[in-house]
Amino acid sequence: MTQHPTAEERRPANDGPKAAARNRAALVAAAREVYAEHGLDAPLSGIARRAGVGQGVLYRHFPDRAAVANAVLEENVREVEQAAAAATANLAGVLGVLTWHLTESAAFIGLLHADRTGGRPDGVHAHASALSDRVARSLRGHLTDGHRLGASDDLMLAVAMVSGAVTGPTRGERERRALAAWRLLGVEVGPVRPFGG
Amino acid sequence: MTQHPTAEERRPANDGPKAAARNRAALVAAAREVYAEHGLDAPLSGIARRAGVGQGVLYRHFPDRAAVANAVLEENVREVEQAAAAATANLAGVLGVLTWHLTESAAFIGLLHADRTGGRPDGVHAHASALSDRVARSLRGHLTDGHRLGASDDLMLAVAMVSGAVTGPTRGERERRALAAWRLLGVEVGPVRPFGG
Amino acid sequence: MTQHPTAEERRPANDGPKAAARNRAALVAAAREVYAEHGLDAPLSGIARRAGVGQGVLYRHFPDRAAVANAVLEENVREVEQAAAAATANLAGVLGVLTWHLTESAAFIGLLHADRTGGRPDGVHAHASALSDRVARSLRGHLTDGHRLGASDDLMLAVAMVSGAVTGPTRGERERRALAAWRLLGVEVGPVRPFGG
Amino acid sequence: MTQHPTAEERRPANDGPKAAARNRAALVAAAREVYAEHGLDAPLSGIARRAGVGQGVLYRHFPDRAAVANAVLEENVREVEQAAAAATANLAGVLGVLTWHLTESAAFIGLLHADRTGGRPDGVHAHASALSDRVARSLRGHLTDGHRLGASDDLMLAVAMVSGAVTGPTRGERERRALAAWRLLGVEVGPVRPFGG
DNA sequence: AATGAATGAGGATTCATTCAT
DNA sequence: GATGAATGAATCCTCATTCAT
Repeated sequence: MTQHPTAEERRPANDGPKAAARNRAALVAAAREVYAEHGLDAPLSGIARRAGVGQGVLYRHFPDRAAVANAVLEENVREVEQAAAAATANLAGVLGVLTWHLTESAAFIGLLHADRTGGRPDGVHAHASALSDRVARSLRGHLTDGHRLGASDDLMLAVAMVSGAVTGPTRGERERRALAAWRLLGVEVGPVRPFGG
Repeated sequence: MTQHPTAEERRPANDGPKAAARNRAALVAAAREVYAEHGLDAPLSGIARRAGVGQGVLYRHFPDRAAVANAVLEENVREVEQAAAAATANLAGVLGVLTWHLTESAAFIGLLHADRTGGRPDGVHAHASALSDRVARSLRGHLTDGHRLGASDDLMLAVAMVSGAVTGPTRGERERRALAAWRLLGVEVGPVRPFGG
Repeated sequence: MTQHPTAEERRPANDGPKAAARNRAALVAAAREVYAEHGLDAPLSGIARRAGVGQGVLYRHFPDRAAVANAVLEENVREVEQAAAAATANLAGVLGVLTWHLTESAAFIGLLHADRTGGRPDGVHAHASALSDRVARSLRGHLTDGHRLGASDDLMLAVAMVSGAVTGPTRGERERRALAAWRLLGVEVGPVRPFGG
Repeated sequence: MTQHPTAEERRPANDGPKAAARNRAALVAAAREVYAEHGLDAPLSGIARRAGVGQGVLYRHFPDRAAVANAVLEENVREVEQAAAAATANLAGVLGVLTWHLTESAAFIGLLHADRTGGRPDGVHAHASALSDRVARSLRGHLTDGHRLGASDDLMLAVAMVSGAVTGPTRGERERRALAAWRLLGVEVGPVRPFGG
C-alpha cells in the first residue's frame, strides 16, 4: 500500500523563484483594493490575506508599510510617465490618463498633496514628494505656450484641485466630478482612460 | 477583579464642576491642534494630554472619537454660518471666511469630501455630510444670478477643489495656494480672515 | 499613528507552528486554574501570563472571552459524555465522574445554571445552555425506570443542587459536600473520579 | 420685576438630614435591582444613577462596593431573622420566607456559598460568612428532633442546594424550581412569601 | 522562498474613588 | 449633605513585525 500525503500534511507549494514576482504583483494589487476599501491605514495583514500569501512574504518584498503604499503609487506614476512619453502624446491626453488614475486609485488621490504634515505613515510622504515631481515633469513637457495654466506650478495646483474634487465620493461619482472640475478650470481633457487602454 | 487604584498617594487638583466647560473647550482646541499635526486618526490620549486633562474627561464630554472630530468641525461650520448671516455679507466675504477655516483647520479640510467611503472613523462621515450641507446652504444664499459658479453644485465642487489645493502644504503655504486656486477658478474672494476678525 | 514596537532589542523565542497546539492546551489549562482562583471574570491577561504566552496568542486561539470559557467547559462535558458512552457505564458511575468535574472545575460549577440572566459575559451563557443539554442527554440514557429522580428534569435539577452545594467551599471541602448533597437527595453515586481515572 | 432662579440655575434640593436616610434606602433598593439585572459586578455608577443621587452620596453611605452588597444582603437576613423570631414561627414557615428571598434577590443567592474563594469583590465574602451564620442560627432554633435534616450542617447544606437550584433561571422560574428542590429533599416548606407579607 | 504563529507595545475604553463647589 | 466632574489605573483588543519551521 503506497502512501501519499494527505491534504493536511502537504506543505504549501513552493513554486520557486517564479512565484516571487507573482507574489509581489499580487500584493500590490491586493494593496490597491484594500486601500480603496479601507483607506491607507488598513492592516497589512489584510493585504497579505487578500493576496493569498503569508505575512512573511509581504515583509520579504516590502520592508515596511510605507514601501507597500509607495509601490502602489509607483505604478500609477509610471503609467502617467508612459502616457507622456508616447509619440502621440499631448497635454489633454496625458491629463486624461492622469485623471483616470485619480478616479481609479484611492491611494493615488492625495499623492499630489505631498507636503502634507500629518496622518500618513512615515516614509510615504517622503517618497510621495518625489513621485509628485515625476508627474510634474511629465506634464510640463507638454505644456504649450499660452496655455491657460501657463506656469508649471499652476498646472500642479490644478491637479491637486481635481484631486480634491474626487476625494470622498464613491468610485462611480469620481469621473463625473473630475470632468466637472476640469471644466471649471477651463482645461481641455482627453478621454479618461488608462494608458494604452 | 475590578480596579484597585493602588494610589493612596496624592491626587491632582479637582477644580470642581466649574472646570467642565473649560475642559471641553480645551479638548476641542487640543483636538484641532493634534488633528493638524497628526491627522484625524491621532490617538485620543494625545488630545487629552495636550488639553491637560485625564482620559476620562475626554470620554465624559465625547462618547467616541467621532464626537470629538464633529465638535471641531461644528465650530468651523458655525463661523461660516455666522459670516453668511451677517447683514453685510456677500459671497466673496463668506468665501473669505470659509477659506480662512480651510487654511487654519486641518480637520475642516476634507469636510466637503463627505461621501468618502473608507478610512475615516465611523460617525465622522455621517455627521460630516450634514455639516457639508449647512455650508452649502450658507453659500447658496449669496449666489447671485449670472455668477460664474451658477449652480450650487458647482460652488461646492469649487470649495472641494480649493480644499484639495490646500491639503498637504504646511500652514504657511496654505493661504497662498488657496488664493491661487480661487484665481484659477476665476472666483473673487474677500479677505481671508475669521468671522469678525 | 499606528504602532512602533520600540523594541529593537531581543525577542523571546518563537517555537514556530509546532507550538500552536501546545499553546492552546496551555491556555485552556491556565484558564481553568485562573477561573478557579479568581472567577469567570478574571482578566484574560492573567490567563495568558499563566500560560506563558503573549496576549496575542490568546486572541489568536479564542476570539473573545466567551470562547475561552467555552473551551474549558467543553472539556468537562466531553469527559462526562465519554463516561456515559463507556460500555460499562451506569448512572452512579457517570454521576461520579460528573461530580468529580464539579469538585475540580470552578468553571464547570454553574454550567447547569444556564438560563442566568445577568453578570456573565455574553456568549458564555448561550453556549452553556447547549453544553447543559449535552450533559442532560448523557445522564438520561442511564436513568432506569423507577429511579428516585424519575424525570430527566428532576435529574438535572439535582445536578444543579449539588452544584450549589459545592459552590464556594475550598477545593478540599467540595468532595465531602458533594457526597453529602447526593446523600440528602437519596441518590447513589459511584466513586468520584475522572473518566478513566 | 422680581427675579426667580431658572431651572438651570437652581441647585439640586438639599433636603437636609432627612434626605440621608431616604437616600440610603434608595441606594439599597437600586442596588438590589441593578444586581438582579447585571450581576454583582455591575458598575456602582449605575446604582447611584438609578437611586437618583450623585456618586458621592453612595460613597458617603458605603465606603466601598463590598459595603453596598453587604447592605443588600443584610436586609434579606434580617427578614429571615424576624420570621424566625415571630411567636408563631416554625421551620416550614421560616424556610418559606427564606425561599422567597432566594427567589427574589439575586444577591442573596449564593450568600450561603460563603467560603467561596474567587470572583467576588473583597469584603463581600468576609461579611457573607457572618450573615450565613446568622441564617443558620435562625433556622437551627426551629429544627425539631427527628427532622429529616437532623444536623444543622445538613440544613445549611440543603439551603445551599436550593440556592443552586434557583441560580440562573429567570425570576419567574425560580419559585417553581425552589419548591421542586425542597420536594426532592423531602422537606416541607411553608408558603413562599416575605415576612409579614 | 513561504507560512503563519508568537510577541508585545499602543491605543481605546471603563469605572472606582476623590473632591471642589 | 449633595453633586457630578476629574483622575488614572486596569483591562481589552489590535496589529506591526519577527522568526522557527
